[in-house]
Amino acid sequence: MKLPVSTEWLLHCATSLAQLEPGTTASAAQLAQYYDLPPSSLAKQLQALVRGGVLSASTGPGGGFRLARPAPEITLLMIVEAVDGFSPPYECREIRQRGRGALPAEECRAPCVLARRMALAHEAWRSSLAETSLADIVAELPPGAPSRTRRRLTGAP
Amino acid sequence: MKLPVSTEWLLHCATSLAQLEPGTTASAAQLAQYYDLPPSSLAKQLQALVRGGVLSASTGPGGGFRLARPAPEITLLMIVEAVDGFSPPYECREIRQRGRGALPAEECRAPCVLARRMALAHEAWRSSLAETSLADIVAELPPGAPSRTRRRLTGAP
DNA sequence: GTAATCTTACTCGGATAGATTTTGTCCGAGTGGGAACGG
DNA sequence: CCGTTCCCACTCGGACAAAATCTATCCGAGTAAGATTAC
Repeated sequence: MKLPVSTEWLLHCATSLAQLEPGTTASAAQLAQYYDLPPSSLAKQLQALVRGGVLSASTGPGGGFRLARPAPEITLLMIVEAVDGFSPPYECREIRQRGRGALPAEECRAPCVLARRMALAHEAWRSSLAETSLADIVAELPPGAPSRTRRRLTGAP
Repeated sequence: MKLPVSTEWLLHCATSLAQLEPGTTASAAQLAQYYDLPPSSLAKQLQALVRGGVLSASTGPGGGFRLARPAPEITLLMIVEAVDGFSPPYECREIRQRGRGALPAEECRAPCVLARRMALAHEAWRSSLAETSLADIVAELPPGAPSRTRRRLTGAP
């Protein structure tokens, strides 16, 4: 069980975008330079966030990415799931119904107990991530950090 | 983030082993037949549980696998981590210290806030899995299931 | 009949190929801004 | 001076290779049980 490396990229990128003035954008190239990441690869991953409804993109000069919703409405869970997909890590393939030990259909009405426990753990994980929004993250930054982020992102001196 | 398919195999295998009479064993071949799994592959995965201290193995005729500890002391977390490894899914590579937006070392005394939140979520997941032991799982089975499991595992008619 | 020995079949364990998913790169379609031009 | 038109550079978006991980398979080392043989 391993999250893509790009998860870290996108969590930080989203945090940076949350510090922009409303209406402004940052391009994939700017973000890549800001974090010293492979630009092409980052651009590809940012699309996942657009598909997931976390970011919105605009093309053309002056275009780029911005948050698709207000920062308080974007949770870490939304970002992580947009990157990694929405399928739970444990998938029950009902091996209890196969092979020599196959259980009768009658005992398989209820879902597999093991699958249920794994699902519970996954829900605990999701709940924990859903508790924090991008606004919470930005609020924990030192004062003055957002303006510095904006300055360095846009490439101003 | 995806757990290996073998996770399901081994959770079920451990559950079956927990239903054996103390002192008896089941071989990899028997377990593979019981669940209709590729025998060679299952044998390889069972080794991970031995290395993780969940199972102990004995060779020779009549040998096989058994629980390395009493069932109440074996949690689902121990099994899952033995299969999947102990490294957390999110790994912070400190990209906040790289590129144009690199933060001064002074602001990096405290661990990255995002990494901290991800670690918290992982801990919630682990705690959830640590709450359930193999004994709990076996206790939820219908009465008579353990003896049936033993019968079918050993190949008795 | 008993004990020691030997053979034999069965077990796990690690090393070795194949398949699938993830990562990284590239080029094309579309767009908004800016310059040029005419009124 | 102002409005319109045109061009161009910049943006994202999806299609294409390389790497890493997981799955599946195989064969060898070791062991415990059982049969055999000598006493």
